[in-house]
Amino acid sequence: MTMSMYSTTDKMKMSAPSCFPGRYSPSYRSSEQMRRCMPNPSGDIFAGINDGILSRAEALAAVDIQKHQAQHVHSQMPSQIKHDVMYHHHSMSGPPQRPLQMHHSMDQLDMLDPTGSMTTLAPISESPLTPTHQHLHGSYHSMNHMMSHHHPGTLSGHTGGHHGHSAVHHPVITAAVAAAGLHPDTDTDPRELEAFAERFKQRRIKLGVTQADVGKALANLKLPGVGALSQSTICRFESLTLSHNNMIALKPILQAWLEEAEAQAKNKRRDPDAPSVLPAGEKKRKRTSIAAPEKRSLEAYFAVQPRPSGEKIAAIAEKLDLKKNVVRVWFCNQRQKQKRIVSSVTPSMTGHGSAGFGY
DNA sequence: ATGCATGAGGC
DNA sequence: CCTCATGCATA
Repeated sequence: MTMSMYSTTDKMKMSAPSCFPGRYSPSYRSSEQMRRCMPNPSGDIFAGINDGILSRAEALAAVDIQKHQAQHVHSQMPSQIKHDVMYHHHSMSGPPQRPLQMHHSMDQLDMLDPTGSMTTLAPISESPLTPTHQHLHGSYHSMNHMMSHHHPGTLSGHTGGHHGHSAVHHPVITAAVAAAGLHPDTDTDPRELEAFAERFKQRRIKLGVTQADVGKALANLKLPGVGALSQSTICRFESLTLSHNNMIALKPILQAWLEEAEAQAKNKRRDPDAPSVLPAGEKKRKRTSIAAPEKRSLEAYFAVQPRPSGEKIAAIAEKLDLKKNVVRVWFCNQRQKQKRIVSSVTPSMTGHGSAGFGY
């Protein structure tokens, strides 16, 4: 319990093991700064009461912050203190832009191709390795809301400026958008994404291909800027545990693969598989494990202030006896989690059906 | 399936 | 130091 031995955390990662410096599409992010720059009328009330709240939060965490906690201690519960941007469970919406705009110079050298053959979209189960991983970084930009103040440097006018808040597919808005000449683009429709993810998984399974296989096969598609993806990503795509933008960016790629794979399957073309060359010998990364009690505390802190300052993070880290970096990353991941397409709003719709997404 | 981590890109 | 897309390691 409570052992967080980590190893690579320090910084001994010098030669990016899993990414190619070359191909990277610009990430058009839009403005996270808006959140931070939010003119909090209350300034930084946390600065003052933070300690008290945090302590209390932690105290509560020790007891049971999972539920009825708000009334327990009669204190100022986070429930209503969320002056800060607080997460827009559904306030953000589909930025009506296109997902992939990564046109690089395909410096394709060869990108492996273990099987030696061409598009290996056929079921090639196994082959636990990491041949060539690269990223494709589609286009992402957080679509915030409000503030006419958009970022300067990041170009890509997709941010649309205002409008963006949920509802690209809202009946009325959809009509308005259409009239405006813009199209809701079926690809950005949450329902469509959900439906596709479901279809994708089903057909993938029918083809007898694993998530890992799909990821690796993507590299064989040789689409510009598209390389292999991990099992994790494929899994997350299928389960919708990705951000809306990420889903949109990945959809066309996976769709392309699916079509190719089915086409090949149709031809019954089964070619003598090939030996999977295991590069082998890579260094292992050790994963820190945050114990339950510490995790509970972190959650309590997070409920009060999802974006603690560096100093606060340091304080929390010390209090919980965790590395500062571990705590920082935990918060980052936690924030990212809330933005996942599925895990927000209602857990009942995470499955499929009709949808009512809420992001 | 998911927790913790890395790194590019950006202020 | 953040956000985001992604991945390794692991439960």
